[in-house]
Amino acid sequence: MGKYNHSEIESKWQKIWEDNGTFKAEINHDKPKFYGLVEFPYPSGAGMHVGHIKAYSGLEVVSRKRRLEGYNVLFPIGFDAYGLPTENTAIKTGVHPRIVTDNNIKKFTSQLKRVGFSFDWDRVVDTTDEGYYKWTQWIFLKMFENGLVFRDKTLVNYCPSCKVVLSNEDSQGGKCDICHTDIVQKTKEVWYLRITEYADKLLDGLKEVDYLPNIKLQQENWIGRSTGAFVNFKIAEQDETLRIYTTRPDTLYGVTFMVIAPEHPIIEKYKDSIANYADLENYKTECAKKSEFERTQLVKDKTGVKIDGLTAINPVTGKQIPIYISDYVMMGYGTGAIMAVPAHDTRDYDFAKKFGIDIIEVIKGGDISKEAYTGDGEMVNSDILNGITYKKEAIEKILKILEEKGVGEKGVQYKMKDWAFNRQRYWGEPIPIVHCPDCGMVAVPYEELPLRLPPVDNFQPGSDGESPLAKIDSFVNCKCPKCGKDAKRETDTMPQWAGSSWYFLRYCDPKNSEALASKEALEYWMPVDWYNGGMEHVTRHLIYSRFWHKFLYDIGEVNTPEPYAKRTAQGLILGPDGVKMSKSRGNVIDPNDVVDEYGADVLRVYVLFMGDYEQAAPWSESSMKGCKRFLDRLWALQDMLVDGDEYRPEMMSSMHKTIKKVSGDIESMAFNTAIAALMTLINKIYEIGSVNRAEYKTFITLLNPFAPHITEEIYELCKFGGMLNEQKWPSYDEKLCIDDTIEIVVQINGKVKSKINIPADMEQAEVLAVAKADENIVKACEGKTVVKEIYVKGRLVNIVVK
RNA sequence: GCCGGUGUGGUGGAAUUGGCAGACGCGCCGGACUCAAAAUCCGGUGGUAGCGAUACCGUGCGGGUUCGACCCCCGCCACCGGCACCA
Repeated sequence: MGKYNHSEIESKWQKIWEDNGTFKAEINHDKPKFYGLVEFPYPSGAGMHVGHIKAYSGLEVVSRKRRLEGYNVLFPIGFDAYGLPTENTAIKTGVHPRIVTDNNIKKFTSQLKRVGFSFDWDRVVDTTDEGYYKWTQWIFLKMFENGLVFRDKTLVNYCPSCKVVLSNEDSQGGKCDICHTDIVQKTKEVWYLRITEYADKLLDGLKEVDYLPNIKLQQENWIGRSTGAFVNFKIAEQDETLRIYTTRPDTLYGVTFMVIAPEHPIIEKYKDSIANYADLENYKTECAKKSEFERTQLVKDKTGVKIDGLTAINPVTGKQIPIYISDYVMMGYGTGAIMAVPAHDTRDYDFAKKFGIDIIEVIKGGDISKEAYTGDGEMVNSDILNGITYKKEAIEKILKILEEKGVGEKGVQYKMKDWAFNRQRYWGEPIPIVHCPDCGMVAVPYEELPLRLPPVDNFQPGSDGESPLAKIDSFVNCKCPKCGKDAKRETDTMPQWAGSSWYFLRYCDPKNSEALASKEALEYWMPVDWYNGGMEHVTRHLIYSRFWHKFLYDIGEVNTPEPYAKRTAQGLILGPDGVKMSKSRGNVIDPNDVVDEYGADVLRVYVLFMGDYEQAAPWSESSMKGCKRFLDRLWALQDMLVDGDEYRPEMMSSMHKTIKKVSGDIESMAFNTAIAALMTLINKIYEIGSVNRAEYKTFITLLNPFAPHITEEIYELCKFGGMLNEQKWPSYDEKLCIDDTIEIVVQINGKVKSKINIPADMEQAEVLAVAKADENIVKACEGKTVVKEIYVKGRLVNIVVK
């Protein structure tokens, strides 16, 4: 036996796989298909991270197992290459983002190939490739056509000195972070995708898919559906109603005031009848200066101003109540106005206390002189609702009354907001819209796609906060596709999340120039059977891509309502110091170094063995050496090999048990225990001192998905015939997993006192007899009476004595 | 504040979901091989007491249910993640 030389063996097999096209996926209706998807990387300049290796190794093992099980497997990879880090590198180094991206992709590709992942390299997609982003733009236009794209004016922070739009973080304290000039509020038009229209579909679709429970929960919370009621309050002084949203219409009799957002349009509308309009304006300006952070930190100290000139009328009591403006009510949720029930809402309570407003109890159970009571209880002070104790009943009853009176109805609200979709940056997909002075927003005709990102020398953002594209006259100036007059192109680009919202569809047919993918390919491969990725994408990419997919389903472009049948997530790899790996901390492990020193197989086995796949675990080089030792021991088995094409009796149950354990554990992503089972098996072989050919072949087949290079090499050296990746996944027989004799634990009062060996098929009465005859048990029972005897088949006997 | 997760030896983590707590790996201790070291192989390894068979203690803390609890129930604590004045 030669020495195990990992670098030689690994490059040898990687070349063979590449030359043979081993992992190329082709449509084949004779085989069941399996589409395994991992999140394609953002090709950063830093290169790959061991975290990438762990993220891909999970489904890599599943995919290789599926092939051995006879599936036709699609396991693709690509690059999500548009984005800010690349653009910033370009600005800093003066190298064009196209070149930066190409270099980074090259680097990532070589790193991925060195690990021996079984990706189909013929299907690589690059979101910045014009053959790809043509279809990203195409989908955008389809959405535009279907009314899911709109523009809206919103208030943004703007520095008049720097002439730049600032984020809240850049404008703390109401001053520009750079020049300390006072920030002004400026209205700017922004592109939106109407994702809220799909809120219910995104929510309902979760019932059909197999996602980890916490992933579903996070998405549900993010969408944040709440049911309640809209209620219209008449304004006493005007022919006007103020509409509010509430989840607690049952507390309507406890309403003592109303609050509207500082930006609520009713103020502007009646400014001539509002005596303290100037005060309200001042308050609004103050609020606009506050950062998000301040707005959420000052929760307890409520602020606000009473509107002098507008009074509301409670629709059920007819009582007149004051209206306040306060920043604890947001314009972006509900109607931007609330009915305040201080007795039963903590925020309203704080506000009422501060402003000396009446607090009326309508639900018994708390002490409203001390705090708001938000629990359930008997209704009081509520006219016809009095005496009701079930919230649901009270809500139904009041809703009926509101509907009869025509002053309110059932309603639904979502926390999720529409998707602000444009960025003032260069390195992204150009938004294919033309602004025509006569026709307004006009779509670029489909046949003109892709709308190419023009090559530029200067991709620095403009000083006025405009996209660098705005400076390129040849790009900006165009003819209106509708009327032919002079028009201007939109110069903003799409956000990073656009390209990744449909890449899994492109993998099905990556080179198609007629469609985003052919119907045939989509019908064969979709949906993705198993998608694995990071938790950080659950409420971003995972929601966005489900939204795009559901839209494409609605317009008949794809055949499944959900893109992913199953979704799992891997845990982080922490640095050796137990903290998240980061460049600044200097605890990053480079996979290249590990491959050089230990080999790809060791790296692959280790990232899956280091702990629970879904949990974060710290890197440990010495622990990785254990995996190296394991593979060395496997290699050394070649010297212990004996003939035999059936498992030997002494190995029989171990073999079958291990096949069962490894097969099941891979399916539940319990890779660590699957590897542990193989380690246990090798320990057993060392104990016996030999392994026969049948046993060895099964062993390397089970390990093949984890350590494909060394197992292929052993397979070849042992002349088993053909290649390992073409063999069948081993099967097991449940009956043979059981040993002839089994060890039973004998307990007295739940404490282990002895162990007995019995034939596996022994009857209960006999087992109990044997157990009671055991000398330790006889001794322990002396002078006591047996109260109860319990036998758990194949496990234990418990004798209860007094 | 709300939602979710985690808590087990010196250490990373197991435990077929109510049935031998600590699989497997690391580390450590001892032995073999070696002039020696490394590598490898064999054995040991939760704590306390005991030469020992063995006994007692032990899964963040305090209760409970059960013949039996890391697992289920009630009440706490700590750490991690997400959302956060969402009406």
